[in-house]
Amino acid sequence: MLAKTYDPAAVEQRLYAQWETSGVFHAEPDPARRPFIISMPPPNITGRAHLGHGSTYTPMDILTRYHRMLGENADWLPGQDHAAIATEAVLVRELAREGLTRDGMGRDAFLARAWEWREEYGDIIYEAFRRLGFGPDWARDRFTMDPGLSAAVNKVFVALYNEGLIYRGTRLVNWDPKARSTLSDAEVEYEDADSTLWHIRYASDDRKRSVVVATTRPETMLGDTAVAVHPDDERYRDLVGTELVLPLASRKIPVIADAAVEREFGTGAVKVTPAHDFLDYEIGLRHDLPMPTVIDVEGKMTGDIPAKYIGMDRNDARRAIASDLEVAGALVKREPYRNKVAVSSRSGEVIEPLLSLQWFCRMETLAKPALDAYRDGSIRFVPERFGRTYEQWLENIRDWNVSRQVWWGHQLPVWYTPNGDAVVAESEDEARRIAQERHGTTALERDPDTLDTWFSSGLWPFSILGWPQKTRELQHWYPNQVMITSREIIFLWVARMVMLGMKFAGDIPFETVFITPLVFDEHGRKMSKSLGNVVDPLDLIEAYGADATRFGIVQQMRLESQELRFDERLCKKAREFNNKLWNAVRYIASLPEGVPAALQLPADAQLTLADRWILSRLRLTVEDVTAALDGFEFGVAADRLMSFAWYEYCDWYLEATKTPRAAVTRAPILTYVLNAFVRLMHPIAPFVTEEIWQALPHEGATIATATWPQAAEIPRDAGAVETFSELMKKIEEARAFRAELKIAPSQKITFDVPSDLNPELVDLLKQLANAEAHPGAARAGGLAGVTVEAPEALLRDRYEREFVKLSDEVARSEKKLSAPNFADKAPADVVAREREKLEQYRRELARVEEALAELAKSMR
RNA sequence: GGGCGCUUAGCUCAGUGGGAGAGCGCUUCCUUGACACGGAAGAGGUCGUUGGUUCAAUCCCAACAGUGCCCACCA
Repeated sequence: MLAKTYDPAAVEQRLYAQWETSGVFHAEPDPARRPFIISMPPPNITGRAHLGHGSTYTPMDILTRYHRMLGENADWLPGQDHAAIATEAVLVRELAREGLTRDGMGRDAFLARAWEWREEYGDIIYEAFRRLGFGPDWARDRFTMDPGLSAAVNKVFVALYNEGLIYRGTRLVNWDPKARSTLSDAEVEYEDADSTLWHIRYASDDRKRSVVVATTRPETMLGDTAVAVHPDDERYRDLVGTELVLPLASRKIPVIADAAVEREFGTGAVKVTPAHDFLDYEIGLRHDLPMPTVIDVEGKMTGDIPAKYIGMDRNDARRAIASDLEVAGALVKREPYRNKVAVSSRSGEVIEPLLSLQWFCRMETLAKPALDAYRDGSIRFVPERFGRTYEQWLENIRDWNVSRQVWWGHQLPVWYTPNGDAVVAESEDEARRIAQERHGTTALERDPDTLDTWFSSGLWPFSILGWPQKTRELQHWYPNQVMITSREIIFLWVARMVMLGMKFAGDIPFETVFITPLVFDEHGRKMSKSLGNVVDPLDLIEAYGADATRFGIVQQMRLESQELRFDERLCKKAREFNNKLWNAVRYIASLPEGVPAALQLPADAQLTLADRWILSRLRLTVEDVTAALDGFEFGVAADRLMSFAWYEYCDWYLEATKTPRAAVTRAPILTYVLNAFVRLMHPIAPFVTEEIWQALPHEGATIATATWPQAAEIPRDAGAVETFSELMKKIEEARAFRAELKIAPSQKITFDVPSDLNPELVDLLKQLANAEAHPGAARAGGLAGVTVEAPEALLRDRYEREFVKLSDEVARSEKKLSAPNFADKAPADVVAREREKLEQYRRELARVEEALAELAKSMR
């Protein structure tokens, strides 16, 4: 006896365990079969599942399952990212609670602790993935700091260095004073901030001339080495080349001319602090200015500045210096100002531009092939417009700062001799050999820095396949067919995978990049902890089951939309949908003839009108869902699935089988259609479809390896579809009569039907509209002559309203047809269709008139 | 400052150059041989505004107004 309500909690864990132990998620490279490979974007080991994973990872699971059912050699390759700065930040916080510090512990102890942490908490997100029903090839799980992947990192670093593409140099970098590390440009975010624009007067020695500069960061003024104006600015032309005294520091700085200065901004004069501002840095380089550092790695004031400021936090220094300037009479005014502040995407700390000796990767030569691959169509983006984003970024690419001052990560394969000569090698032994050979020493000290976490993830699609070894996996599964990710990491990750993949694995890493929408809450706000609007997928699973959670999320995905406002009501509806499907099985089981033993369509001659209709509709659904999945239209697929199963299969077909005449074919057809349907739905809702599939006759052990339904194998009958549609309209009309005329459901109404009406149609009218047929009132063929009998006064009202409506339609149509130029300029088929419609309205109008006339006669 | 989206029923969203759709919510009716996580019938939109193209615009184009995202060195 099947339970009345489908209970996801009762089946999901059991089915997942079955899949995992039977190995359906696992594949081996097979040159004879068409591969379908997706590399999972590695979630951070600090990660917790959130709805973003729902929208990005569910499509990967759907596509992998779909292509597996298509018979392809499908595999989804999982793995995790060590997430250097993010993980280290979590650890440092945890250690702080124990009164420990990173530096106090020392590198080895800290790293040991980090590995412990990874062992203990690193897989939490995988547990959520299992609950969601995701089926990656767990046996192939990888971690960016696995020995193999780390070896790949070293190999790439050394190769790039030997080619001169990696170099060490002092540059102005994005510094995170909290994480005490550099960040790449892509890891910097800009936040709106309410700041103050301070206007400060810099005067000449004799105080005869002065310039007012505007700044949001007065604390950096101690590092000023010039005042810059635009070369064409008449106001300041005669000042260029003179010197001004830097307030509070009593140091002289030149006035210079540089085209980078905006004349319209502020006073048109800008203080130049080359060591703490990117624009100023470039001006400084052009004019060969000194670049004194006045803020240190902790964000504290430092350097050759008045002693009172040394050691002061940069934020405190801002207030102190502003007030000192005021006392000195140099502060002209302060005004509220709204600007954007650079913030670390890792720690949230305000970025401090800092001059620093770091390692960089030259990007231009790497970017060229990556651009070509996009331009010649080797790599395509879905939706297309994201390709232009990718293109523009690569066209304006800048060198990549790859070194980080955190410990958790891949330590640079760089050693220094006592003289400070750098030795870059894949191993310490190799480094010693080179050092001996080139510098006559083996006393080496390793660079303490680690690599940007995106350096290792940039190698992901080939490092997880065993590169640099020429493994079978690498040969058959590279490039991948699809990469699915969100648009915020097109630069950080996608572009780098393409550049590094083309350089080192010899080919593009994937053919198609599918960009999923960002998830917002139901009011369009970004989900964030501080807003308290974060939705935990596990809570949704708890409430609705994994299938409904997936279905609800995916149903809202539309290709061209870049935003997904999550609406929990869809998950609820999806749960009810699953229950509805479940009850379809119960219906079949409840039939006297029971569930058929095999999947077998009845002979064609036996098929009823309703059978032909539902099979034709199934065929169309197979075509639509297949096309939708091929086109990444997951929302469209979900909509089609739900409307077919609920409205066509359950509400119409299933109800139509409740006549004695249908008894011959109903069980086989119901079963056949439902079996095909759950296969169509399985990629999106794996659990409930498996449960239903197993409850019906089937071949094989699991629906996960069942074949995808083929439209061509399903019978189609256009005539039956047309007749049945007409019947549906008649039935709806009859029901509307009933509701409108307040006829009790138990009370039968009467249809006048042509005496030659197909008896099956008579049955269906009876069953679906609770109506008696009254044959003999022979009118024109088909269903057109079916009319409903009801109390006359009410009928007359109804017909009169119908008359008005139809008259309007006729008038509208006539007007359109007689509009100037319509008949001449509109396409012939459009005109013909309009004429047909008009004829139809006229016929219906005539019928209503006739009915009204008869009513009048009988009421007289 | 550039670039890219979005604006359709109370809510969340589909959709199409030729008579406005779904789900939820709401109203009324119904426990009819699976399902009340159900069935039936309804009410509810001048498709953001203004122009333009067209025989015809919710759909194409332009401007404007909201709104969101990405990029960028406006101190």
